[in-house]
Amino acid sequence: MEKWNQSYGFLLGKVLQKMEIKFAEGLSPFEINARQYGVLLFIEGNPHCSQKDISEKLQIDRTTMVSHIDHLEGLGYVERTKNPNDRRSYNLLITAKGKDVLDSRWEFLTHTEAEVLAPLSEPEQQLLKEILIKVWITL
Amino acid sequence: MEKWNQSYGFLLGKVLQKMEIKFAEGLSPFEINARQYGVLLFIEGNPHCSQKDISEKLQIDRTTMVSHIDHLEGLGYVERTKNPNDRRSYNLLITAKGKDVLDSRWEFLTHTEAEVLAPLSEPEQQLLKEILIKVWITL
DNA sequence: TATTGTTATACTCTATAACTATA
DNA sequence: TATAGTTATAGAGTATAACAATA
Repeated sequence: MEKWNQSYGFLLGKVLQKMEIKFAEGLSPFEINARQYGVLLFIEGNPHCSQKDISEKLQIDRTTMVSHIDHLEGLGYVERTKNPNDRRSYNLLITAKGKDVLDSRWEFLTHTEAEVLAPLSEPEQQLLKEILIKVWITL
Repeated sequence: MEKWNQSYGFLLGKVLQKMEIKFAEGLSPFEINARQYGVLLFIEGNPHCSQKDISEKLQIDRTTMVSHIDHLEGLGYVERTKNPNDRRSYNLLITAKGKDVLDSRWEFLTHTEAEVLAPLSEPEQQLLKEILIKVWITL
């Protein structure tokens, strides 16, 4: 093992790169990328949220959020309605069609992650997730 | 804990994002990014390598490698000399100046990684590295 | 005045295809 | 005919600044 492949940054990047290539393959029939899938997942879990909410929680720039939501709305996966209590913002809701995409791809995505993490034992995979969550929470 | 922040892909991405922002800050005075630092590190550990060698091992496209090496050569961090045994390829070598940059930033980078991984105990950090290496090796 | 969302724009990073020079 | 490197170009993805509507 050499110095150049010992850094956490390098290792995280390569594992992620591998996952994202596979993610992209499975998501392309639905015309969304991994980030947009994440946004859809967030909206499902947080109905009536605003673009700002997603932007903050997922740490995605708000101008980038506009194009993500434009895209998801254009595909009929998400619905924008004005928030009556604050007409500057939207109430975002996932549509039935969007929910279908979410559900049909969930198994694929977890399977893809499992595939990339296959060199690890079950306890190791669980440990990795716990460790990553611990870091993410305090980010 | 909700569904949207439970995926390995999401978690890996966020941890990496945090690291890369800090990396970029520390490397910008030397006019290189994290990937170029990685290339420099590889050349130090593999003197007389070719652009193809780096391209394969670091899984970076060969056309992208051209601009990385152009950049590093322009800054005087790397030297291109023709390989006498195969004049299609180069012998790449790190310069004294390049070595200085590598050494002066090494502490910073490991410190940055430690900072992001601070929520983890020492054994957990070590475990994370072992787990990531295990996945990377079989990639 | 501050905030949500939008637009126009530019920048970074990377990939594709066609080229050259060597093998 | 294949390979290492190069160039021109185009495509993602993202960020900055200025703006409209609303608070």
